[in-house]
Amino acid sequence: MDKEKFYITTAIAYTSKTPHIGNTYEIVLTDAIARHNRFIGKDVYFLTGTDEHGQKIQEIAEEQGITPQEHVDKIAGEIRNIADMLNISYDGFIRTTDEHHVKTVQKIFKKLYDQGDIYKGEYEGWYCTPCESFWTKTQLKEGNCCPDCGRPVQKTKEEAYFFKMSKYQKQLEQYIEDHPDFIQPESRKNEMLNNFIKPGLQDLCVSRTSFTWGIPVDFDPKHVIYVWIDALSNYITALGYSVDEKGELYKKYWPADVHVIGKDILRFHTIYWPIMLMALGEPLPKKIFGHPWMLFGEEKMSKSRGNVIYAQDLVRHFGVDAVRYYMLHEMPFAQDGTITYEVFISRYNSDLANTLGNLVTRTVAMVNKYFDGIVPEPADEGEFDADLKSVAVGAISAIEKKMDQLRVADSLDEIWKVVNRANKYIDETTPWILAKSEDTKQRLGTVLYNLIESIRIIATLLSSYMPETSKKILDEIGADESSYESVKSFGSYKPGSKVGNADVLFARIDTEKKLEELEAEMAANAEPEVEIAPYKDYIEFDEWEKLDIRVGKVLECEPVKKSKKLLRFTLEVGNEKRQILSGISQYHKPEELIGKNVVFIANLKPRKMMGLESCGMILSAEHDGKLTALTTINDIQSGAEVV
RNA sequence: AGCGGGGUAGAGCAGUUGGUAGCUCGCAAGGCUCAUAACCUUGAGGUCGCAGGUUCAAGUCCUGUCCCCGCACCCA
Repeated sequence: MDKEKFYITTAIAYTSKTPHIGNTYEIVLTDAIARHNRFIGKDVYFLTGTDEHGQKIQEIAEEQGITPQEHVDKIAGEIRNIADMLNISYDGFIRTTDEHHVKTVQKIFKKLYDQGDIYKGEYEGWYCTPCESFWTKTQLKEGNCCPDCGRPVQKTKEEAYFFKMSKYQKQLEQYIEDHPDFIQPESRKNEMLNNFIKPGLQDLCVSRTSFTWGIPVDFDPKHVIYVWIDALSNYITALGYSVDEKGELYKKYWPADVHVIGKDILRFHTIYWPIMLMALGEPLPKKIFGHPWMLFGEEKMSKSRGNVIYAQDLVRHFGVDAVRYYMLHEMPFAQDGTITYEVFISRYNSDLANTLGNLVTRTVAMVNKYFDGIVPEPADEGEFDADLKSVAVGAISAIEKKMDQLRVADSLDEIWKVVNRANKYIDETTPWILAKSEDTKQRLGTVLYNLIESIRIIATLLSSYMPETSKKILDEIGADESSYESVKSFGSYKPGSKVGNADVLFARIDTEKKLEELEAEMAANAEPEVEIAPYKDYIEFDEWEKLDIRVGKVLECEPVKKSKKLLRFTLEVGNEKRQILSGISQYHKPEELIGKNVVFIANLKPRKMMGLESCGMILSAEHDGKLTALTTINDIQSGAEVV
């Protein structure tokens, strides 16, 4: 009988810059799931890769004076190195610049166009020829005039391709209802259904003409295929899928069993992707898992704060498997998790050094001490043996249940139950007392055999999560059996094997010392040179004169209800009052602004936000996530012009 | 009344179909010495956000209410 297949993917990583530890979490999580399924006998294909197109990459490359291709080659290389460093067992690594991918995406686009799912339309906008600018309808002045120069605008000349999402809406809704496990975790399902699908899907713009670093539409080359069709298709093009020829891997592995992705791109994977597949007439993936994020303490990671944690640094300090362990064990299933050095070291010391490492060391040390390093034959079962065995043997089925639900952290707990049980067993059986008399030597041998076999089971089970440690332990105890079958029963370890020297597996870390070291390193890595936003192009004096900038006195200021960012201001401007909304509530408390002078653009076209009208724009200075509103040095009559 | 999730020991979290409230770390006491000052046992510590209700019985169901978070509209 053929092995059951299992196709699992991560999202492809965007190659704009080197990923930090949060970005790395996803691939480690996926790796554990992939390895586990391989372990239990499935035929696994694990795909990861890089997303290498887009405007942002084009811009970054330009800034650095290199070609986009050179840039993505470099970053893709880094990403792959990180994956390799972390022992990621991927079977395929796709890059969206791969030739097969590019060609296939073009064919997919063409096919969808030919069958009418993609149509050429107009980007919702109006074009002002003299100004060479696009405007959306809401930006226009009365009578469809350019807000810049006041001249009439033409309905858009910017053409674009659109995907008819609405056509598949009902079908998608039905699919999601019929497959309650399709979107994980559950809460996300409702989010998608209620926020997007049920209110009605908008047609999706799937091409751009504003940049060139992307896959061209082959029958209309000034258009570049915009991110979703390009990026999402990777899951099938990597398997050799094409429109006319599906390929062996594709036939074997599609549909995907799990797409593991960040919660932020759930929408694209649960709506656009299934619809694309429906349009192509291909089956839908079985499960989409939107994992939570890994945050650094309370703070956002930022280069200038010097608190970015990179996987490489963690690995250098703590080792690959400690990093894998932390990510796999400390992240909650559906809520964002955090990583701090304090917690990391604490988990390292208690779980890895004390509980697991020490169990191996002390057991091996006893085999050396009492049996010259040769694991003895077990004899008759004694007290406590049955319980130890049942815990050890029972672990695998518990783990399989948890892993089926993608509960990786819980699976590790199941392994640690065995570790704890084994530690307790030593206390119960007191080998050091048994060693004192020749009469109890046989019992001693049995006890040590049971411990070694328990450790063998533990190490075998660990292989999906901490492959390097798993192998080290198996070597240390001289085990040659580490199969799935062998952990279902007790006794696969062959007596007579030689154990190692009881080397320390995870050396305890001196918390204070290590923290000092890490802090010093972080301080050294903080970038001292200040990076400011690039300057814009020169403008003419008369362009400057078009701006009407004024001083206003804040009479009232309050948060806009339900809004995360907006503050509603009432300004005194001469004898008038004016309402302006400004998205700065993250940075300023309303009460600290009342009575202050602020500077605002008075002739910016009014616009409604969150149901309120905003007549102008309050000026603020912003740098690196910090922001402060502008004010005047001395008091001055409100309404005063800024010149 | 936008949609959804959550508020449980000092911290981080579990709590399935309602029936004595659990886990890990931390803390305290004891045990042990094979081991990485590790390991084992026991203990202290919780009005399960708040207020009502259903029930013989509610963390678990219902209503109201207060916070926190995610998503959406939203930084002009």
